[in-house]
Amino acid sequence: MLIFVTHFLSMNLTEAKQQFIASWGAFGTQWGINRTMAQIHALLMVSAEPITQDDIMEQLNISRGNVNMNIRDLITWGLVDRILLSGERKEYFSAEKDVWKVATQIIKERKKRELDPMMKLLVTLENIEGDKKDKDVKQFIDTVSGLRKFGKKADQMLDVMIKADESWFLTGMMKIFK
Amino acid sequence: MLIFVTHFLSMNLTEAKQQFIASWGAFGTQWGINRTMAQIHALLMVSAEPITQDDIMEQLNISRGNVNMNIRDLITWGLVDRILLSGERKEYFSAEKDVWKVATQIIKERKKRELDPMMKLLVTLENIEGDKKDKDVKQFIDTVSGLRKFGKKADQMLDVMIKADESWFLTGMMKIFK
DNA sequence: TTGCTTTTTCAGTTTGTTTTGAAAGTTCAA
DNA sequence: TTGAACTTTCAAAACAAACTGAAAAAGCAA
Repeated sequence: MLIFVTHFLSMNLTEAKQQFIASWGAFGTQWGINRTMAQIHALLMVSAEPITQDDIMEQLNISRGNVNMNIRDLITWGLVDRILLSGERKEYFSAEKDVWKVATQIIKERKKRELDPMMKLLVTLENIEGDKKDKDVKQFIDTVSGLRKFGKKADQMLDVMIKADESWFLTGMMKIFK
Repeated sequence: MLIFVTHFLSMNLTEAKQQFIASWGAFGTQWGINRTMAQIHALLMVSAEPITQDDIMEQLNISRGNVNMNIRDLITWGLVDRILLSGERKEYFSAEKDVWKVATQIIKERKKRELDPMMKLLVTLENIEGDKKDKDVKQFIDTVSGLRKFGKKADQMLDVMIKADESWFLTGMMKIFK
């Protein structure tokens, strides 16, 4: 069990940033996201201005190679942008900070990478040969088709979320849950 | 990138079960769930009758200790039940097979273990001391409070899902997304 | 082209997680 | 109680994921 030692007296910015980055990293690992990637993302989310690889190395105490690899991943996830400042040789990085956009981007990617392939598999598994009177065959088909139907609903729901813009979501959908 | 080799000709039950268990295990690891736990869960979901530790050991080719530990975890997640058959010394195990119940159970547990503590942290981090005119302080507070607000909405939504019974969800809520 | 700066790669190492299996513990019928 | 049947524990081993750092590659100005 992970315990975060939180100060109950008000913190200063530096302490708060550290706490946030550490916790976001730990949170990420619980969801199959590597700790460092989540930490870099957290750091960029709370940085007002774009920062360099060296800044990240220094602030998180990690190697250049590590920063480079994880930044590249974050870019393919669509969560971070490379920024070229005119007159500067170095690359700067900046994260999308609108939480709604971050969430839909993550949903979109995970759906594409994981949910879609799993749905394809479930469809093929639903069509096994075998006597549907056999209780084992029946249980298998029932479980798989239950999952497939559930997945389809979830998929539809996520598509709506991805396509919806924030204001629609907040005004239209959230009222339902008040 | 993980590729599942799916047969395009129809499979028999044994092959299909193996494919399902393997894929479910791989899927689980992407979401921070250990492969064996997900595989045991998958096996129990497609088993018509309760099975023993020895059955699981044999079918998944894993050690007794491993089965025991992961079964125990599945029980604390509320996904698997111990079954005592009268006249039998051995313990049998059986999984909830209603997909909706499985999903709400997982949501309930993850919410309790992960979302709730994270929300507490965000609330404390929102109250750092510092000049709110400072752009770094402002960005930090904006990011944290954006996350907190988003988390609160998600939390409310998940609560509704957990409390709703399946028929309500399907008939009432899903119509919205048609 | 050359030399300087910055980025990328990846083999080897470190760190973290999962699994094993044997020993200890528990249960229960006789 | 005893001991056979079964379950649980946990230290050590195996495995997997993440990280480092130095070398190679790429970019760029002169």
